Amino acid sequence: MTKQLLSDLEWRGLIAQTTDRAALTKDLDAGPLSFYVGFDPTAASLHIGNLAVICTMRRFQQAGHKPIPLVGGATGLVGDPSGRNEERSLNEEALVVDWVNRIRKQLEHFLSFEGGNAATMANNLDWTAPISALTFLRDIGKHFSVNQMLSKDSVSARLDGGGISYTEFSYQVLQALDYLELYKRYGCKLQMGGSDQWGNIVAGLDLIRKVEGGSGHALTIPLITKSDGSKFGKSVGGSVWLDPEMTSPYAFFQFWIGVDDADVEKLLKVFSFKSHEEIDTLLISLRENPGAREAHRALARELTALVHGEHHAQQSEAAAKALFGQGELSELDEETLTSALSQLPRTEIKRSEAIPTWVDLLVATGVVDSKSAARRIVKEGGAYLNNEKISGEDFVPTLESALFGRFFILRKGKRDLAGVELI
RNA sequence: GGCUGGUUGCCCGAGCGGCCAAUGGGAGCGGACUGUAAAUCCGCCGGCUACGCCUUCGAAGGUUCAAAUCCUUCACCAGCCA
Repeated sequence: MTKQLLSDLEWRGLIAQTTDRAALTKDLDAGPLSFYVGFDPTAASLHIGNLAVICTMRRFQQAGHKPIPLVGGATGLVGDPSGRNEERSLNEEALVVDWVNRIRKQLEHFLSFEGGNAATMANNLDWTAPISALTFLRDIGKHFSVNQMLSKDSVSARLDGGGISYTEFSYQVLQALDYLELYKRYGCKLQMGGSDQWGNIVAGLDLIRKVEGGSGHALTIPLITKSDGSKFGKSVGGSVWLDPEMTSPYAFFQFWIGVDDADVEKLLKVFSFKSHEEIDTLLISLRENPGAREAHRALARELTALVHGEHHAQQSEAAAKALFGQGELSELDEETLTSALSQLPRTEIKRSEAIPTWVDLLVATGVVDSKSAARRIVKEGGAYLNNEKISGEDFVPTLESALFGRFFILRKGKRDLAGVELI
């Protein structure tokens, strides 16, 4: 099983660069290998952009290797210049601590912490915080050549452009120190990351060689892009987050359903844990019967289940089926409708008060951010109440039109739904 | 430190005293066609108590009946010279 790991990754298009491939293969074949992947707390949640490397970590664990997910409690305070053309603004320490905890929890969800190849959670603040500035400069800094540091893409891009602070310039040293530390603590011999992490990872390998005379490996996965070349994982409202409070399971599910046909093959290969045969079957279906959208559905179902659990995956799918089905909304039973609505952005209004206009209701659900926008939708013929097109900017739903006497379903355009509940 | 050029709406980028909520492109949104896809075509694209009003053109002041457009100071960026 282990032996096929790299060729599987290759098939999935998940290898951007590696250090000596033969040596890596040999170490992977030799038995459980400790490897690490770092995640800096730059937001309250991980997002879909992190998911590729998370899934890859999972694949390694399933192949018998030992993951060390690392949350960058220290590096998150400093800021990685990689892939950025501007200096980051520093976040409050307390905030970063909070983010570290949240992200750690998210990561735990994807890995197993039991058994022979249990994962080990790490936080680089543990070994970075105690080091004094002098120790750092003498013991670590001495191994780094500024000339080499300057030549890294992450730094040189910034020298040509927006400039770089000493703080961010030092980032690669901190990350290198992490690799060294994990090498010493756990015999960690592989670091993986996005392709923008190559320079930082290699810095770690250099440090391990200089300090310990040891060697390790680097493996980067490509940045996942869409067929039009744009960055994958941004949707209407920005990033697609893994935190259900930030991106609802339904919205998450819908994100995958809405993916371009042209991207489905790549995405299935990168994210799905199905067998090659199953994936091939889905791709054939996509090619021969694209209207059925089987591949999309499988992708959405699998990933929603992976991230939010089976329950939410089913709920989201059921909601989508109910709300997008060709049947009448009024034919849905109350329970189905209630749970479908619970997945949507929604708002409540009091029965005792006058019912607001459709426009005001839509604004209240947060689906649009101004009344002007909502009015425009009506004017342009994209406004629906309970799947019936409405017109007139001052349209007010009647109490009688409420489904089961208590729900309105607002629709904006083809697929943007929101719920209103009368209380 | 000096000189010069720049800072415009989500992004790029015109405008250089009134006709400017500000040309054009991209993104986004709605419609048509499809399949909750893409491409294409059409329309929209600051806000509001909406034939009017309010807030926007780096920041703060000023000139003027009137400024994104002129003047002053400040901040940041780019180029050139020390």
